[in-house]
Amino acid sequence: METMKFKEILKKRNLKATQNRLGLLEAISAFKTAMPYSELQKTLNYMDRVTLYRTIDKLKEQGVIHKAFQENNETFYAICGEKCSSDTHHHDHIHFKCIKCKAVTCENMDKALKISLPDYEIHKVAINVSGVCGVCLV
Amino acid sequence: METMKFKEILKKRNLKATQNRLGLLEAISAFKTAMPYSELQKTLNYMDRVTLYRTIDKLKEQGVIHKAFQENNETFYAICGEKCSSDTHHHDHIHFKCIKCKAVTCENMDKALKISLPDYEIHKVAINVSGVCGVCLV
DNA sequence: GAATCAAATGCAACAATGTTGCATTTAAGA
DNA sequence: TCTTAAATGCAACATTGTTGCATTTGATTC
Repeated sequence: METMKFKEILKKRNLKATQNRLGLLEAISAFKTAMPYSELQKTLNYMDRVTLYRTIDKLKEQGVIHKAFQENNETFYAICGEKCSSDTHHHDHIHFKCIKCKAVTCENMDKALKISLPDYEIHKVAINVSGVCGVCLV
Repeated sequence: METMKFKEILKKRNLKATQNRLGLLEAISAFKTAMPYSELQKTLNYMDRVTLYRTIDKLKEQGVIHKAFQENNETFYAICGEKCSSDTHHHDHIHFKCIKCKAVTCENMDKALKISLPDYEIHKVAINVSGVCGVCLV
């Protein structure tokens, strides 16, 4: 329970600390890795479908959470500054999705890894890797 | 017009060379870069919505086209072996999307670029870069 | 070229997902 | 406790994707 921390974050962004918003933040937090929308819906089934959409939009808009990842038609959300230390979202990092446990984790991009495309002005880089994670490999 | 080429490809996969399928392949081909679903729908508005879905599914299933890229809730399709030489789709390459002209192009991954994540068994790598392409930079 | 037949198509109906307007409720400050 | 704007829930709608079924069409055989 990091309720207090979340209340502070919301206050800092001039957002009311409602049950729904705290619930959403705690759900993502408890999920450990980036949380797919469908999971959010399951976990937060006490709140209206519309409210969930609007809550996500608002928190995203205010930089409290962000779209971490997208696969097929499923969007994964994460709390800003927790999994992906930055709230500008222009960070370059690698998302790893385990095909066994489905967990999505963020790994820092190796310093050695530099993308160079001549003739292109690069703004954003998204690297999504899938495979089997350390835990599931055993 | 590469109708003949497409007819052959379809025959090789035991798929009937129907107007709809040829139309779809020619549309993607004419689009030059990976074509978003919404564009396909606009271009092929003479065919039923359902048929478009089923045509895409079928051609994808048979390895004639493939999902090249996904952004927000838009899927981009490309013809196999044209933009992305392979029909196994396990190739590692970089998708570059220009924020100005919206074109999506595939670049070969630099040999120097090797992703190494200790403790992970890597199956697939998807690298999506956005920025401004050479044409739009001028 | 006509006959045949499975595959492909179009339509209708449905399901799932996302959006908008508005009346009611609630959190935060006075 | 009171006040007020923000947040919520509900209903209605819009969009997107799916399924069943009758009809059409392309490839093959004669």
